[in-house]
Amino acid sequence: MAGKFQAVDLATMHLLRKFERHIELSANERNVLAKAVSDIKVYGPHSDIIRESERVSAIHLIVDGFCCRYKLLPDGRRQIISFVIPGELCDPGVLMLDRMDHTIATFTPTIVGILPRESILEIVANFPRLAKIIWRDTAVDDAITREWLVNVGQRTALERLAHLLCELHVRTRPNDKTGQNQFNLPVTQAELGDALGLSAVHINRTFQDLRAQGLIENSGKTYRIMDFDALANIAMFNPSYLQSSDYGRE
Amino acid sequence: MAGKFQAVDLATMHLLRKFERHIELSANERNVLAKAVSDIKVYGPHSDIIRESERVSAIHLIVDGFCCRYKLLPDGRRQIISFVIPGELCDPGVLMLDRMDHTIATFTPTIVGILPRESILEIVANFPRLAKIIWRDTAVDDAITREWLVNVGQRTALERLAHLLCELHVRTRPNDKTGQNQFNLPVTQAELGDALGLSAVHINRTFQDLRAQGLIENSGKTYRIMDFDALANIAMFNPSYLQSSDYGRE
DNA sequence: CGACTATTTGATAGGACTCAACCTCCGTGG
DNA sequence: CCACGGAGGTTGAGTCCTATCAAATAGTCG
Repeated sequence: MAGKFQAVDLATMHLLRKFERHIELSANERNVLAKAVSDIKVYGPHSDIIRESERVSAIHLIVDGFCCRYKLLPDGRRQIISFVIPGELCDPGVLMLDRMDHTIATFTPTIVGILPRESILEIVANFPRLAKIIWRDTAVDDAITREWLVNVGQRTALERLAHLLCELHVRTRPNDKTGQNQFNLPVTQAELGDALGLSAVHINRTFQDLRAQGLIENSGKTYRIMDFDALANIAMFNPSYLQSSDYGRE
Repeated sequence: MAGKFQAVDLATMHLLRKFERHIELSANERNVLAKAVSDIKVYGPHSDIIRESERVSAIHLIVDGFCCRYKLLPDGRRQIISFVIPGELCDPGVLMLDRMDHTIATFTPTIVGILPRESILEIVANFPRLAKIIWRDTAVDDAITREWLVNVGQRTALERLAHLLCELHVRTRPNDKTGQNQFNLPVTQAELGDALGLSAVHINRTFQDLRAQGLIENSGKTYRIMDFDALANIAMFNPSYLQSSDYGRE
């Protein structure tokens, strides 16, 4: 199972990197973090990682793949709460709750690192500096949720889609090796509709609008931002909620 | 300033009670919490307590009054993120952020307890049990935000308003001395529109619909739920996200 | 290539918005 | 104590944005 060990290491690397963006880790801290990833799991496309109402026994770190969090209504309507990209913890916010209030699911085949809840709680209890960073992580997550609420509650379809693209651009840019302002969004238009509170058909027409204005281009699921400033202007996009080191000080 | 000292005590009492809902406090813990409320402030109606982009220098505990958190778009559109009722911390989630990503404001004249950020951070660093409860508090807050996102993104106007009323009913019920399933919502219809992503006019018509169905009654800002089950049914209201001891185990 | 899924297009319908007026309630001040 | 003014609630009419339905086209994978 050499492959598995490698993936655990990869998860650990992501994890350490996440913390090292904020502080210099002590040997002790590195040690305890390195032991936090108990396992990895591999999921197929469009599968649930953990479901609403399930007990929270572990936190998940996305090593590779594209995921989301969503809630369902009894009649099948679905609201996607956030997209989760590699290197991110997908559910730090439920660490302190006993049961999931939403579901985490994959879009693409996904590798996740499993961080048992007890391990994390132990770290939180004994390593205040690490606790603070995890907590901060959840705070950023929640700021994003708030911005999504504004998005869905106040913005028009065009503004909403523009805003989402701006957000994804900023969040994925650190990984963008091409320097072409492009990123992968392996999600159908219907799924984007679930994220933005719009129908699939309307997502389609809104994309056409954005393309016609020369703001974006896409081939398949790869989207390229042609004019970020104009897009951000339409979206009234203010990146400060992302607390991204690209924009804010730090 | 006897009045002020009393209010500080009142704030402290709310604070202690909040923690005692979860654990038995040690003398030491009680002590440190009792010192956390450094001051109280009184705000008039419709005034901002702390604004978006301001430094987070303190956390606010609502002692008396009715408040909300909101975000503005540059063109004036507003999305209310949550309502805050007495006994609640209004911004635990930003504790770990340097700057506010939203504004906290009053509807009614309001008394708030000021908890300096450094005091809280010190408590968080040195009293893991207390840290956990604060953290859990933020987690519940965020679960509510997620449900609001579902509300605005997926539900119709009627469902949205019904859902909000269900939520407020459950959250205020512990304070409802009348046993009449009623609560105060000192907010205009336009403001409800800002919370639900609807126009004031449409809120008005939706209220008429709910009243015509015999689901609610109101005189002024006092709303009374006449048929909670039917209301919850329309709203597809599942209270588990509130983690309320009235519903969940605990 | 064939079956399925996703995107696109067209036509129609409907929920919610806007605008504008009117009514009601209340606090203020003459 | 009543007149006034302003804010909030209510109503009506017309419009627009977005949803729905249905069908055609394009893409993808075995």
